[in-house]
Amino acid sequence: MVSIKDVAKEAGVAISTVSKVLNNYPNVSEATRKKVNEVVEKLGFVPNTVAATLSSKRTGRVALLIKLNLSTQASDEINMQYISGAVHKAKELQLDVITVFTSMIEDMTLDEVKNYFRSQGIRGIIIYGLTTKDKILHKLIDCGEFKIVVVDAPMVNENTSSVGVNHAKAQYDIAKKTITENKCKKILYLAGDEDGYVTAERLEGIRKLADEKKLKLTVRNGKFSELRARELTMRFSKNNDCVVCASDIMAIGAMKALIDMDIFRPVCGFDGIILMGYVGKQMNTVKQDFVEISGRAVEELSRLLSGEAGRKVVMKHTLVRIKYEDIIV
Amino acid sequence: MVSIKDVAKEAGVAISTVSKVLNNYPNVSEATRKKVNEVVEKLGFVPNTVAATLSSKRTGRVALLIKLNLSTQASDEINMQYISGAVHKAKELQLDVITVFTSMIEDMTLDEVKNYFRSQGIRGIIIYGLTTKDKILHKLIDCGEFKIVVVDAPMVNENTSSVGVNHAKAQYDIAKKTITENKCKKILYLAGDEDGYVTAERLEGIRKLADEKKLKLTVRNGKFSELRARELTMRFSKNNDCVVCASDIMAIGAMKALIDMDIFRPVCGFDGIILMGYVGKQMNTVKQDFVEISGRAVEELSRLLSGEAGRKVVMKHTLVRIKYEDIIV
DNA sequence: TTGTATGCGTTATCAG
DNA sequence: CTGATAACGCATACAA
Repeated sequence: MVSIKDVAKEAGVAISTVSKVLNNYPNVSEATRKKVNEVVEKLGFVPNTVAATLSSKRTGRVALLIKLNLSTQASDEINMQYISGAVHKAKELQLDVITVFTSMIEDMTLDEVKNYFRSQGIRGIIIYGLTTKDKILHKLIDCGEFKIVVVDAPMVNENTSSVGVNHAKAQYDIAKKTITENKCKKILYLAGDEDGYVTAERLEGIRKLADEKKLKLTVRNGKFSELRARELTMRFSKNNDCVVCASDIMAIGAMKALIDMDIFRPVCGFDGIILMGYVGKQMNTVKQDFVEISGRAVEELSRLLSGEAGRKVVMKHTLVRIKYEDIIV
Repeated sequence: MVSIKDVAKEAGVAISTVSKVLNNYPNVSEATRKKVNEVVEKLGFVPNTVAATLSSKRTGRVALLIKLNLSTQASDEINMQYISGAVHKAKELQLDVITVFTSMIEDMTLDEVKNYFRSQGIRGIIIYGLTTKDKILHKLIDCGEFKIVVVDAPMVNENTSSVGVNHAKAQYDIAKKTITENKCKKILYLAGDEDGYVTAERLEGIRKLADEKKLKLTVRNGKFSELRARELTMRFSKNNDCVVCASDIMAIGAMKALIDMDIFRPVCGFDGIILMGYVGKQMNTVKQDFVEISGRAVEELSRLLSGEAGRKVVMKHTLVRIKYEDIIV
């Protein structure tokens, strides 16, 4: 294995000098910098992240904390994009990432969780899909020992950033598009689980729209469940002329229910997953670029790791219409 | 951070003794072993895997090498289960895992790939979905520097194990079930991409069945593509009374084509993904437990890492029938 | 059976 | 601007 020592010897400089070049330290002459880089290239040297992590306080590892919903694979699609986006960006930024599932820490105490992350050399964590019920995770955020980025939750402080789209606006936009296209007046809104932070935000969006357009709004808690969306649609869609859902998975449940009931109502969802194309009817939905969101979360974590303060990062969303022809490959 | 040093001090023994207890070395008296374990418990000590990896030659890290098909999310579901199964088992076995996508190494030379893995402290790799076209990966397997487990490919040598179901038998079983239930005589078989190792194995299974039952067998290369399966079904299903597909995603394409053509043919797939439930018609398929397969791959890698020789591990499959009611939650 | 000492490949702190 | 050298936390050969 070619190490920093080999590079130093070959370039005729000290190990520490090589390290400085590698880490873009300021106090290095252009000449030596150039020479070292040449040798690095020539020897095909790649810094050992394990050693770097052990030695440095900055160069920590990063954990992706992912929630697994075994039964629904809508989340698989999203999680896969989260992981992919993060891993690729991490490679670009020379960060070392490990994937952790909430199920692995769910019956640990705060101290155990901390010890676990410490033992893995973790200094930064990206939390996807935090809910108000995740007590331990909230404590983890508050304890201040780790730099944390929460995706789709509003936490922001010195060590914590939040990344996500503007859910209120996105919900407003997609619903407005849908009701305008179909001239709807009475909306059945299937909200997400009340523990989720995005639920309230999206609700705010639909409420604003209903207010502005003087629409009749019926809100029901669909809990992000396809089955529940199906049941609620069967019960309440007759008296409404449109079903707005806080997630694609609920939109699918609603649409399949409508098909079974043999009545038509425009349905719109939220997320932009490919599964939408398999339902047989086109639907409007909000498309989030999960790969980009996750990549941005890694960048943000990198910022935090280098000492900067937490902040809120808003990502953009787009409105799309998904049908089978679009997704088949 | 509580380190091995703290444990040693508290227990009144040397660091090396603690290390020996931790790694289950034989030459430690029961008394000190007990005392050390008590202190470990009391202090909530968790060994630092980063330091262990750096120090030891045995305790390497493990990489999951995953192929990403951006456009089809059937693979998302499978990959997610692969990752989840591996990560959970790795935690159990105290192995350190990182996730790597083939896209991250696709334009690297063999040396670059090796350096990359070396720099990450990787000593073992699990390769999912290897094809005959992956030249660099084959060289990586042959070079002998890393312990490797291939999932669904027949490579076996001193440093390499293979893990997967018996694809020939599974294909045979599911097709037999389907033709028996429907009294079919003429099979349209949509095979997978010819680069995939499983393609030939599954083909062998269906050929054997056709021979045994004196069936007319039409084989077409569906390339694991939903769109291609759709086209082939449109063209060839009229003259056959059954469509057997080498993957669920092709089965979905075939079934949707049949629905659009408004004719009925029994269709069976291979994999057991949830997406099957969204097509509107029930289908037979082979269910693979990807979580378990991946977990087993990690166990196998752990064996290799501890010096044992490679071998072939055959996992079991089941035959299932998937419909919407089963998958909605 | 236990302890001591050295090294793994970096980063970081000081002198020079 | 550059170079010794001490950490980082653990494993292990060797000495006791």
